[in-house]
Amino acid sequence: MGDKVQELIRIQQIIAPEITKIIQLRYDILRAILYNQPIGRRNLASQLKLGERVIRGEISFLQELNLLHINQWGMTLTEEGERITSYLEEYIRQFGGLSSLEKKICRYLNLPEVIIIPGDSDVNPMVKSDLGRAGARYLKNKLQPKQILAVTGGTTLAEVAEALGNMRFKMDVLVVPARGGLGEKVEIQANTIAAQIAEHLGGDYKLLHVPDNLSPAALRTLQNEPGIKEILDLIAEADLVVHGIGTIEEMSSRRGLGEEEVKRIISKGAVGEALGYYIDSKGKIVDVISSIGLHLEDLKKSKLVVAIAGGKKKAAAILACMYASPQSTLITDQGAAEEIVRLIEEK
Amino acid sequence: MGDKVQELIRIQQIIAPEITKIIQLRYDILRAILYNQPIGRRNLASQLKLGERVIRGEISFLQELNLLHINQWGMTLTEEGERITSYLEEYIRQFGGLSSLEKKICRYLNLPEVIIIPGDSDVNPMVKSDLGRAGARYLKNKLQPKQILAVTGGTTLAEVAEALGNMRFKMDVLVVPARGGLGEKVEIQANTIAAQIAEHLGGDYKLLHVPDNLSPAALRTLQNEPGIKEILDLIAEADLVVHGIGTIEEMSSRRGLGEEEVKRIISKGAVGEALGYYIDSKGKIVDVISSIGLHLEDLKKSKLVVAIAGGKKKAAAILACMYASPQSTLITDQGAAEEIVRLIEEK
DNA sequence: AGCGGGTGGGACTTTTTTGTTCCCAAAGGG
DNA sequence: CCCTTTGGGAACAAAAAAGTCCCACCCGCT
Repeated sequence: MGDKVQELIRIQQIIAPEITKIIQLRYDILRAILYNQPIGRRNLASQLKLGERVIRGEISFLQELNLLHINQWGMTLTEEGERITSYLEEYIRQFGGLSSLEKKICRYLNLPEVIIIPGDSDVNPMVKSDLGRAGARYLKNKLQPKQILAVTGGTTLAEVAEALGNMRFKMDVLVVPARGGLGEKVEIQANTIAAQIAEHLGGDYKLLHVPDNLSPAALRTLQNEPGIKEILDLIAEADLVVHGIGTIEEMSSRRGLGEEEVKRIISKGAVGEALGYYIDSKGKIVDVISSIGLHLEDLKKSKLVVAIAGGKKKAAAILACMYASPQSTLITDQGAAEEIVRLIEEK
Repeated sequence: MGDKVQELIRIQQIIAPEITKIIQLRYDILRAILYNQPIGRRNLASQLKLGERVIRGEISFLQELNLLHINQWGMTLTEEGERITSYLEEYIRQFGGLSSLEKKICRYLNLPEVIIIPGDSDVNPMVKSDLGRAGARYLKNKLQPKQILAVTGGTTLAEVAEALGNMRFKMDVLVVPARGGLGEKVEIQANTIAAQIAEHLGGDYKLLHVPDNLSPAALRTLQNEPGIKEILDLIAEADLVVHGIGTIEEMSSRRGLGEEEVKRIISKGAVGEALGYYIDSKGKIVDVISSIGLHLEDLKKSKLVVAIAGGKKKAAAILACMYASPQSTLITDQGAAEEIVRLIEEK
């Protein structure tokens, strides 16, 4: 399908997101009938895990459209119904189909939940805002009062913070940075984003001001400072962790890493970074940024870990991080998702 | 926009007609804000003739999308909002925009209601089915128990009858043919269609079996036959009249008109036919088929007259008939509608 | 300075929609 | 002849949407 169609669907999804669900639902019903015809209402409902009444409503609608035929043995697709179904199959792939992509990635990587938004952040910067919006929506659904939310820095997380600002959504949570400041620009530092999110949510926040790349000895000293330790404990207890994912190229330019340092990390096989860990394409941790904050052991305690990142270029990094952290929810975009699937299936 | 987009929208409208309304609504709101910003919630509601709460719901949705901005003076579109609005303007023209076409034709022809469905029956025969479905839906909304429904023949009306069959819609009405049999093929004769509709609705029907092209004297005799007269009285009392519209070319081929007869009618300036009346491009009746049934005077008594016809080729005929009968509801398709507007504006 | 008209936001009730869960008669299969 | 399935229908519960207020605020006008 053409570019215009892509654009059309993008706009449509922005302006009326509910249509995705409607069309996906009707397509699922049509397909289920196609594969099981003739099939009865109750049977269909239990197969699709939908209420009997929902089915009934949709059925009578589809029947009016002359897409299916009912007799005493059950429901059958009409010729027109079959035509529409096969057309929808292609159509669904464009947007509703993202949900089949989602399932695919869930299966491949054994993740609990994957959310894909259409487009590619690398190509269209607006998609990055959409990604932020998706993240914000996710938080809106999952956050409970009095919970602790840990966030990292990065441009994507900054989008999440901004999107939360546009929502009329308040929740009394405590927001903390997942790790100490990582020497980035202020507006995309974890501290800044944590404070911003807390303000938008009407919640509280605690910051962690720690210089980057300290000596191990200095870090140990800092970790035992009462003021710092208190915050580190809060971070370790976080109920939700939302983090971005970085490629190695990004790291070298954004952070104060020397060229030889980058080369060293690359030579170890690192392709991605998340929460201060460098990870190779197999999902093995090959290096750690010398900073303090959330640890890998803490992650396992946390109820929910959410990774947000998009763009085809980040696919390898995302894949690596998801291998390393299979309990995470992943929010990404179509560009990255398709590339991830390609990478997996290529092997 | 391309062909693919057209097709996409067509399918979408079939499978999920509600999206039209949703998108149209949101577009209307965005546009109203654009032209009146800054504007308040209540003001907006009264202008768009919508409930205050509806507006509030949509507003908070659009706000989350970052399409508009709220402050103490009212609501303003953001840059992104303006971009989306201008995109939607083009998009709406493709399907929701039909409703602006509808309004335009209402205004030009002073009709109470116009319904336009996308596509062109001449190009895509499926559109004719859609037209029938639209007619059926209209009847479903308007019919009341015990009413009398008069219908004519024709392929379009046949589609209406079929579409009614696919709906699970029952209504105890009496269906009658608007005029005596007009010598067409059985399956598109008024009598056949009346019976079919009545059966689908679970109602009653009366038929009118009268040969075509009788001498005036014979007609007068027939009209006073008790059995015939009874039915004619029912027809005259009809609450709803649904009729098709024919072009002269159709008439000559479909009906048993001789070639010189057709020439005679054309020489009088006739461009369309409805309910047995030949009408010229100004809307003047130039000839009448010698048959019995509904009369022009009866039309004025009837509460609702619905004309159903589509296809670019029929535009001139539709226009003529609408000039002649400005109290009618018109159900047509995009192809005809656009041509009608062109014809009007050309003059 | 006070007033009237506008703003958004919040809270409440009513209405409508949606979902759950039955029962029913009919028909095919064993 | 029973058992299972079918669609159709209806009663009822839950949830979402809509209608309607009121409130605090801010402006410009008198």
